[in-house]
Amino acid sequence: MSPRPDVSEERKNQILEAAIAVFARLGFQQARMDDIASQAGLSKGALYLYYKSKDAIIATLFKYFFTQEFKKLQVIAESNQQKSAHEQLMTLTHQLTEAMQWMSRLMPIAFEFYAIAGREPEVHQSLKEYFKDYRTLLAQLIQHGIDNGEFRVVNAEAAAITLTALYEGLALLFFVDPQTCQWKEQIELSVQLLLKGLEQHTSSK
Amino acid sequence: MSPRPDVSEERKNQILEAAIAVFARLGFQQARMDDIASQAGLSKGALYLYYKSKDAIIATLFKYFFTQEFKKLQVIAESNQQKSAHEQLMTLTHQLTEAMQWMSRLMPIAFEFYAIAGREPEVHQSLKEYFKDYRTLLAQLIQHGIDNGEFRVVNAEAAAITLTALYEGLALLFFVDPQTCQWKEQIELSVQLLLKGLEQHTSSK
Amino acid sequence: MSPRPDVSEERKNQILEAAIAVFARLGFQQARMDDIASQAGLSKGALYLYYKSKDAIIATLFKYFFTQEFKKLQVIAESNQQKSAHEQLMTLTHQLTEAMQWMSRLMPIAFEFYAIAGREPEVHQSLKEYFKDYRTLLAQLIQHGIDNGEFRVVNAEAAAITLTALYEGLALLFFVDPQTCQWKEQIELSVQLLLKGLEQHTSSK
Amino acid sequence: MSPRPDVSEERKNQILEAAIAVFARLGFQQARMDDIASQAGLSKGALYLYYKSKDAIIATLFKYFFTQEFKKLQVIAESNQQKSAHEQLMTLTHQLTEAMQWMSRLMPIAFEFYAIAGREPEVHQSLKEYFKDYRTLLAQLIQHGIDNGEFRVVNAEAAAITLTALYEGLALLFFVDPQTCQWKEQIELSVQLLLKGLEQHTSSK
DNA sequence: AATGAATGAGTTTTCATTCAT
DNA sequence: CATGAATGAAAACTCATTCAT
Repeated sequence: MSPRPDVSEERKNQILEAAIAVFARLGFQQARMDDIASQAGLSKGALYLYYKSKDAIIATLFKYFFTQEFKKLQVIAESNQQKSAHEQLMTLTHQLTEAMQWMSRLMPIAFEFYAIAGREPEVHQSLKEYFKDYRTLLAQLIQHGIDNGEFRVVNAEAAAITLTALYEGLALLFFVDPQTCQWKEQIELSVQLLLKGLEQHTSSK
Repeated sequence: MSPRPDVSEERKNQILEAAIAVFARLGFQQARMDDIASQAGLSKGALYLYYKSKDAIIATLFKYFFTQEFKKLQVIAESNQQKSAHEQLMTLTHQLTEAMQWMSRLMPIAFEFYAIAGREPEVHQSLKEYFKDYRTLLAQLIQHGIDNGEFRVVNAEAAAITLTALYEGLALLFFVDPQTCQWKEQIELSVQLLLKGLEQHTSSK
Repeated sequence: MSPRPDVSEERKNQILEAAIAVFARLGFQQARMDDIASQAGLSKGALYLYYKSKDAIIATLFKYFFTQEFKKLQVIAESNQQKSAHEQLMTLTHQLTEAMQWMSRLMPIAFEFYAIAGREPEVHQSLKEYFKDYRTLLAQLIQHGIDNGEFRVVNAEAAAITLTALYEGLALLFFVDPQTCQWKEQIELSVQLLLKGLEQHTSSK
Repeated sequence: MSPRPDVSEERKNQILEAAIAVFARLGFQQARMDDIASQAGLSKGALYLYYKSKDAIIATLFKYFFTQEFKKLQVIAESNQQKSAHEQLMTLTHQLTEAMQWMSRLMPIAFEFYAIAGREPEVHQSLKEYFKDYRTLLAQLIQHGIDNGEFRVVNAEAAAITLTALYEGLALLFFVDPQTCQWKEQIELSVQLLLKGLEQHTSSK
């Protein structure tokens, strides 16, 4: 019942959004606290009221980043449980494709996190968990496909790893060269190629 | 047999090797010239005799990095031209797997380059070309498989993109979590899954 | 009456004054930013809040230096317009003599600027303009003397150059050896000698 | 009877000449030992065989510089002892004018020495002596003119100071702006103006 | 005597962080 | 809460000097 609603959460997000914009543009080290402050429309001092340090911003950003990412995936997966595995996976693929343009802006940040993972155990651990969740979710979908006879009997976990890798790799290639081809079609084609490898071919002539 | 052989080339490599070690450990920005110097067993001043700046070291490293990488690939590809497309691609895959442990040490560097590509047009351009060469080489192998009936008639270029993405994605996943599974088997399995999607299934029953 | 008055102008002057003191004592290159900072009673970082670089301080100092110098001259000249040319020039001379002790502290800085003028076109240009203004002002006084019959009909511009040179040369000699003679008398004598050369000698007995 | 004549003196001069060229172009601090070495066509190490340090080169240059300068003056003065004082002084003036173009290249060095004089007692002392010698020589000529009735009875020393100052000032003005006028004529005119102030005007009508 | 590779102390500049207002 | 002036530690880079050859 505070007369002033907590502005703290709002400010924290405001700063985080600013940080994303600045980090994507300049990278973690190159970005100065001044840049983030002015992007957020706040003073430099204000940043320190909400975050202990630049590293704290990066750490928070990291959590926000990969948590958000995975939640989106989860939502998509859960909202399509009645469809066939093939359909579910293709829907997932479509949705990721839709998000790709937007994500590519954030990819430099993701790459920096990957790079940091090599030297920061905490970041490393979190990334591991992120990919594990990702993998588990896909493995469930694939296992569903195996169970209902859509797919051959393969190691669902291994197939999920394959699909995760394909998604990540395609995102990288898209980031590096958005003009090289029609990515919407390319991604769909790539995933279908993989699914073809997964599927039964009893009637494949 | 000159009294003082030119040490310039030697020193440049010595410094580059040191830089690789230090950059992989600390990242580009965190690494100080002093770190590279002491890793190279030289003084800071000596570094500047051979490289104009820290950025010059990074730039040279970049060229060295991706050029070397692609050359290795090319050598492998060329030394197996008599085999079937499937065999050639699997051999390639094996070789990459072998190199993976060693490469993973360099992956933080690669990720930093990817991140930088988002803001440095030159780096961006070079990466584009690197992936293009990669893609072209794989496309040739795949086209070869299509031509001799091993593979279905698909867009070789698109399939090559898929395979490139798979390689890159698997490398990322391996880097983040080398313990998650038997990567040697996993990678082979992933690629075979993809090849299965490519192959003819006339008698697959 | 704002709670925080703008200290920017104040700081800039504070730094400039400190720089003058330090530069006069140590020279431009020998003076470290630390020296200027501690002379100004500020931290090194604070210097960079108000001046982009050491060179920027020097550049500002340069403008300040020669602009101030000329303004003083101008004020003196304008405040004596009713007197005879001889009197005006002698008044000017007196005033410069008064300022000499103070100026000699700054002469090392002036000399460095002269030295720099040989390699920095901008400094060169500004010095040219400074001397031109100086010369023009003196030429007007001299022309006035010619017009009212005090002086012989000579090229006023050339005479002004001569007087400027005499002033500058005397300042140099005073700087190098303040003890060599009674400079107050010497300067007056020198200028009178020159004026004697300018004056009519119709009744010179 | 050494088979190899002492190359030491030659080398020292070689280095000094190179130093003059480089210092004139870049200034004392900006000039690097490498610059002097390559200008001299020697290795950097060789410089240290002949001069203990950069400062030693500057110190030697200083002596060389002002000694040479004064010797020239002396030679000119001595070779004209039969002429009238006016003629002698004008001849001196002509000769200095002839040397001016060449000297202006060295003026940045002179100015740096003047600047240094403010903080280096040794340099200060030497400059004092240089100007004293200069003044004494001119005073003798002027005294000669007074004695033979060419000049009015003035303080010869003071007049010499005036003339020295005029020379120095004109050199400065010429250095800063060689285009401003016909310096050959200007200098002659300036000195004549001064001499006019010195001369008897009994019959000036 | 001569070389030039190597050194490392010293300097400018940057910027995360603090704190008086 | 908010500000932004001030700090000072840290890092890139320079260059006079040394010394093994």
